[in-house]
Amino acid sequence: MSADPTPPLATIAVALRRERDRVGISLTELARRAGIAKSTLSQLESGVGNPSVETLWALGVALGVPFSRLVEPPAAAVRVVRAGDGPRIRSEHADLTATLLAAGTAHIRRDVYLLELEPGTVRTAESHTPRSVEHIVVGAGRLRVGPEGDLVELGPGDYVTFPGDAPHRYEALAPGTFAVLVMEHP
Amino acid sequence: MSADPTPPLATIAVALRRERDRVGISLTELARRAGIAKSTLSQLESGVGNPSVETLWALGVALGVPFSRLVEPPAAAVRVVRAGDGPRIRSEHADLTATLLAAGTAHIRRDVYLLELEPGTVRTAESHTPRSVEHIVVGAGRLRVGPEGDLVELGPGDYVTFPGDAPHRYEALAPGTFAVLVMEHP
DNA sequence: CGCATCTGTTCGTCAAACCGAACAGACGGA
DNA sequence: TCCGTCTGTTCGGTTTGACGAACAGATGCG
Repeated sequence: MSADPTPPLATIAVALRRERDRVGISLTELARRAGIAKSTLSQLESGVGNPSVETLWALGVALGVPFSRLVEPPAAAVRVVRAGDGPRIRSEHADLTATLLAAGTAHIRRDVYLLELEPGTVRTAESHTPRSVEHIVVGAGRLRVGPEGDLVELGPGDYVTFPGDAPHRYEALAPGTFAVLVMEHP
Repeated sequence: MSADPTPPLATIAVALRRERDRVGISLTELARRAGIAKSTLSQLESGVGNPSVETLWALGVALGVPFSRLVEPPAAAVRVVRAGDGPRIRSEHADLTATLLAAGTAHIRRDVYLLELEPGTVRTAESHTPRSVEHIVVGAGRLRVGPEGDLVELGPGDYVTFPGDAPHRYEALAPGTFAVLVMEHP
C-alpha cells in the first residue's frame, strides 16, 4: 500500500485536459473559473511546470472533481447479471438480500451491491472499516437510510452518500424497493 | 457539488504532522528521506506556505501514504442529490442527461452517474480513456447497451459491465428509463 | 562541565511558479 | 472582405516556494 513513486508531472497534464473536456469548457473559461492565469493553465496542460497545491486545488474545484483525481496516475469482458442472479448475501435479521455484483481488486477497493429490501423491518449496520463511504441510488420503491440522526427518505433516482464507519440503517418504505450500493473501503 | 471549496493549507499541516508521528521519525529525518530541505518541511508543518505538487508528492512517498491523504479533508458528510438535481452533462446528440453524483477519490477513481434516457435516439460513445470500465444498473425502463456487437437488453435491476475504451452505445427502449452508471478510470 | 548530536526554527539567496498582456490562428456575421 | 470574438500560445515582470546555512534548545556521554 505504498505510494506511487512516479511524480505526476505528466499525469496532471493529461488529467487536466481530460477533465476539462469532460466538462466541455475552454481553457480560457476554466482559467477564469479557477481564478488563475490562463497562461499558467496552458503550461500545465502542456506538461511543463510543477503547480502549487493552491493552484491545482482551485482547478479541481472549478472542474468539480476531487483534488486527487488530477494528480494520481492513471481490462474486462462483457458480463451480465440479471436481476435475481448472482451470489446473494441474505440478511438473517431483515427481509433484505445483497447481491455482490463486482468485487474490488487490490488497487481499486470497490464493491457494487444491488440491495433488495421489503418494508416492515429495519436493517442496521454498526460500522464498517474506518473512512469507508457508502453511495446509494434507489431504483424503485422508497428507502429511509443514513446515519442515526441523519436519516433521509429516498425515492427512485434519489442519491445519498454518507460515512460507512458510523452506525447507520436501511429501511424500505414500499414493496419492491431496490437500490444500488457502492461501498468504498480505504 | 462535489469538490471541497476549502484550500487545504491547514489540512496539509496537520496531516503531515499526524503521518510523521505515525511513522515515528523526526522532521529532519523525513526531510532527508523525501529529499527536501527541512526548512521547507518545517514551514509546511507550521501551516505556512503552499507546497508544490512535487514537494508534497515526495513527502507522501517518504511517509508511505497515498498522496491524497495529505490534502483531503478528513471525512465525508451526509450529502443528498435528489433526482433531477446535481450538475448535469447534457448530450447534444440524444435525449440523455448524465448527472455527476460522486467523483472518485485517491485510489478509487470512480464516477457515479445517474443516466436518464428517452427512447428513439441512440447515444454512442467512441471510447474513453484506456482500460476504463463501465458498470450499469438499470433503475427503470429498458435499456439496450454495450459495445458494438455485444449489445444487451436490460430491465430494472439488471446489471452489466463492459470495457469503456471501445465504441459502445446506450439506447432507451421505454419512456422514463434511468440507470446508474459507475465509470472507472485507470 | 565540555562537547557532540540530535531536535526544530529562522534568515538570505535563487530558481521558478504565477500573472498579465500581447500574440497568431479559427470561426462567424455584417 | 473586414471586424469581432473566440481558441490557445508565448513573452517580460513580479511574487514566492525551495534551498542551505546558521541558529537556539534539549538530550546524552565521557
